[in-house]
Amino acid sequence: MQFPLDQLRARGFRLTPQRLAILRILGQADKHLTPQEVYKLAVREVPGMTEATVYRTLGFLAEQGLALDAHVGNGQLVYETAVLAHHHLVCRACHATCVVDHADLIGLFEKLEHKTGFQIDSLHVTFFGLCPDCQDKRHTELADAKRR
Amino acid sequence: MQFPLDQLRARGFRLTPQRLAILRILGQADKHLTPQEVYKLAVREVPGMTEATVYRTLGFLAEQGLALDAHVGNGQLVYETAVLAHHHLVCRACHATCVVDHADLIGLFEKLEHKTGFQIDSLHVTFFGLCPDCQDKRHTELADAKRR
DNA sequence: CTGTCTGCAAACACTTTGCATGAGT
DNA sequence: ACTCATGCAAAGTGTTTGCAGACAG
Repeated sequence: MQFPLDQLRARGFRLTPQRLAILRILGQADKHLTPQEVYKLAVREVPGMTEATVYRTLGFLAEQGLALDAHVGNGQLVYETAVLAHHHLVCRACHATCVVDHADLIGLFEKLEHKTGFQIDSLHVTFFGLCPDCQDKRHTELADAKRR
Repeated sequence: MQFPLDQLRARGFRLTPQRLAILRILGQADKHLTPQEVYKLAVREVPGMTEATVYRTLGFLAEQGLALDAHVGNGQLVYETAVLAHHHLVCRACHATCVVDHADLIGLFEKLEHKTGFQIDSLHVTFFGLCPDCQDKRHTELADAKRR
């Protein structure tokens, strides 16, 4: 298999400094980045680059399969090149987060892939719930309310 | 256990027509609704209601545990009252979606709850991947590119 | 050269905020 | 009455678009 970059060129797309910079940034990042984070890093490498270009490029790369996007708790899209997969469990009340090992999901993914034929590549799934602290808090609040 | 509405009153919150309308709308909906969808339905019941109120009310209800929010593919928040849980598998390329039964996730949820102490209430998790069609399409595209 | 890509600036959709009025308890 | 909640309007955030010029192939 040849470099993905050559695939791009072969399909008639262009390898511009902006695209290369963003691709490099995503590759060097050890975590997923928001479009704004990418922008801040990218202008340093390619002065004059604009947010619009970052958005267009991220969308383009995702479309071409050279980057993956994921949703995290706050509703923003984040991007990454295929790196270490891990997932999050975030508290609805206090937004405490907790990392979930990818290994815990592999079984599920395999089951779903088998059932649906999809090829799942969710590297960052986010689950919601109540953390232990907030479970307690909610209980005592209800007790208070009843007492009044 | 008394009606959740009484809990609200007991805590000093008010049962306004707006809140009741939104609560009823969420209860009658058979799917999760975006804030704008809620708004469109709600103005019909309470003329003069504004988007701001919808956002405030949805946030308030979620905070009080009377509504749940979830993220779906497009990055928008959607709301629902605790109803039937089901999950989605959406294709990154063509956005085809596929329903995943809640039963498939229960095992995972229990494992995570046990590990972390969180009480998970994600009623709509969204996974991403490539649907069978787009897997094929991507392969043939790559072949085309190589041929040129 | 040709057609793709970028920068610029404006528009865009969605959501949040401040403040005075209005309404539930 | 005492607050909490709403409407209004304005601003805020993150993202997308149109167009002319720039540049990779």
